[in-house]
Amino acid sequence: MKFEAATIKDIAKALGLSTSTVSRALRDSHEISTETKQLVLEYATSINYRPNPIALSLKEKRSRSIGVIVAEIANSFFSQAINGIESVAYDKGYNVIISQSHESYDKEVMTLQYLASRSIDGLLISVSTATKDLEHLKALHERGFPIVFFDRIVEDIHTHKVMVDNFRGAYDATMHLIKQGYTRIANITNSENLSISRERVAGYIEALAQKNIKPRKSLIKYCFHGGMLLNEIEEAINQLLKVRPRPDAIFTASDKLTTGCMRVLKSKGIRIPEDIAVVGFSNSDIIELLDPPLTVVRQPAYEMGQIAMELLLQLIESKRPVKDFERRILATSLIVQGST
Amino acid sequence: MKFEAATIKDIAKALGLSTSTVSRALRDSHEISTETKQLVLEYATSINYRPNPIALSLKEKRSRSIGVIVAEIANSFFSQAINGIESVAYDKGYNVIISQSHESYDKEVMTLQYLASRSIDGLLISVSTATKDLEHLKALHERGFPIVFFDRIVEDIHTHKVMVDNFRGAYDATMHLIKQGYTRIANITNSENLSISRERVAGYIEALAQKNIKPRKSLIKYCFHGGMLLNEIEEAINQLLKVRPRPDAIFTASDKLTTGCMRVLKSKGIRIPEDIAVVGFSNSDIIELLDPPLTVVRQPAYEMGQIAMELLLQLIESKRPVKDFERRILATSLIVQGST
DNA sequence: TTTATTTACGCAATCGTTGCCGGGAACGAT
DNA sequence: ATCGTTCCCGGCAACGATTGCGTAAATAAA
Repeated sequence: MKFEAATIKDIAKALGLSTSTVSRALRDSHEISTETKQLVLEYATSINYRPNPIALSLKEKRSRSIGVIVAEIANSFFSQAINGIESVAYDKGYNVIISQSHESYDKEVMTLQYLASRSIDGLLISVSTATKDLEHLKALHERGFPIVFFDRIVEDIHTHKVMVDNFRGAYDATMHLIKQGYTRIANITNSENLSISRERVAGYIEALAQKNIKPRKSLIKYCFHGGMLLNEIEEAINQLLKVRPRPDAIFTASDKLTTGCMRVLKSKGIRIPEDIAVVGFSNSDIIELLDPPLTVVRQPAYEMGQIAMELLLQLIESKRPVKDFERRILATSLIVQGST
Repeated sequence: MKFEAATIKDIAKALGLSTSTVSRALRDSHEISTETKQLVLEYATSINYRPNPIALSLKEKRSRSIGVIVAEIANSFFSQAINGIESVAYDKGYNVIISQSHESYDKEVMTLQYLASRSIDGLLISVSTATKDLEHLKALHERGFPIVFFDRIVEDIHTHKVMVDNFRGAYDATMHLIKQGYTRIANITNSENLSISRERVAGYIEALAQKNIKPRKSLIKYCFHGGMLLNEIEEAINQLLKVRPRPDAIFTASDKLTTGCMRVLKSKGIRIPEDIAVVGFSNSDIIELLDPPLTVVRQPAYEMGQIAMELLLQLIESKRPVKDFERRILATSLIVQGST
């Protein structure tokens, strides 16, 4: 089953003109007489002619589409960020191709190869928790391929980056817990590969330090798969529950970890916040419907997406290689509810 | 800033061969000697040659990418369906371009035009609640463009369709409420434009009828924007609360309406299920974390996506126009929890 | 030795579009 | 009458890859 669209040749043949004349008429060139222009334009609209973008891409060496790689779209933070990306992209006539790494390094590499094989003009990526080796990204970047990182950035690669103040977000969350009277505060975070994990841990430690609470290694749990596997979180919590004195609060450093943590605590019959308080990074829009309503650190995901897309367009449309790279840092907001 | 990839010409020039020889060598043609093949293959891998998909698309008149239009990706049902779509598409070497209608008819039409002109090989669509006029889809369909509908299908257009047994899902949910002792059961559903709305209302009415409960028009509320506007839901609930005797349960017929309804009830201080029970369609993966844990009708979203994609591939890859169209109907499952 | 066949490759067209060059016709200026 | 312009338009090449056809050289068959 095929679908044949009208081409410039069809118009030329029907009107007894050459393709170049038709092309110029459609682009309103001054070299074409008003009558011919009108003739061509009328016929074109009558057969609903649309230029073939593939032919244009081949000629102009750009596809007007960009690739986005995130961990998964079934995640409030990422789907909101994608909305921001899309809003800018469509404004500028760009197409967005979304791919998911599902927090797998192999999948990230494969999907990147696929995207980069030439059909996209640039890439927006938030790397997977499992990503430690950066060769797949470095290789592309060194060949001049436009890349912008958002949220889970890569420090080693020199390009535009958009993120939140992770240190501050974690600091605020932890400080909030301390001020509520909690002192034995655990931290469940993503893989140590991610700079955002390290920054969030640093913010957590700084808050403790300021209140003269000694951070304990046994209270910091890294999840290599970012909570894609629920038993990873369960294992972390089991270990935390064995620590004496038992932690009285948990700070979770991502959307997936936050809900995963709640799920595990609930299945164990541990009450929030009576037994253990919870505060976490989350962009879910139904946190106030949870039991209990969750105190969360929220990221401006939509704005991050918009900014990342704008920066990528700067790279793509710049005539000369860009040397000055931006590092945009947005603020998080702490939304206090019943879980603390 | 540009990014130049190696072409078949570069290989030909470097090796002193013609482009046709290189092309054939890469495709392992029998017309090329073993030595030449090896030479070409080695050099190609050494410079990391990848065929330009755009040039291929132009020649083969197909882009190996398909379009998906859903209301919004920040919705559990749709993001799960997209995962299913992707899993099949990826397997078959197809690219997926996702667009959102945000439940707006105009946006749906625009994005459809855009996709169609971007030379996609086929379309998967779950129409917006606001879609009543179908000309944009009919026009494409009549020109032989492959389209498969999923979830929110369109009865008037004759092609493959994938959906759940909406009647049964609604019937089960309503019957569950009745068996729990509720008798004044309201129904909040999507726009009447959608066949799934009508089917779900019919299932709701049938359950009532079987238990000799007379359905009341005042208890059925249609939301034209599908709950994209919270005040649409609020207005519906306000009206329901004025009905005497006051309804003691609400059956909500979509993900967005379900969480929206809970949000409104909560803001009004109405307790669930003591004041009003709630059961709704939802594919959220955190329903058991809600307050109260929600009784829901769940759709096999991932499978729906997979099947829809498979059917679309059938259409795309069929040599002759397809006449026999399938109508796949999957089962829903009722997950009973504390909200009823 | 001559003819037929195979081997191994190049040429050119093709997909849809645009840019560059060239050229005929009409016109005014000399 | 000749030259120079301007106006309008057509032809050709190119983007990257594939493919039918042609063909020179090598080999086999006569």
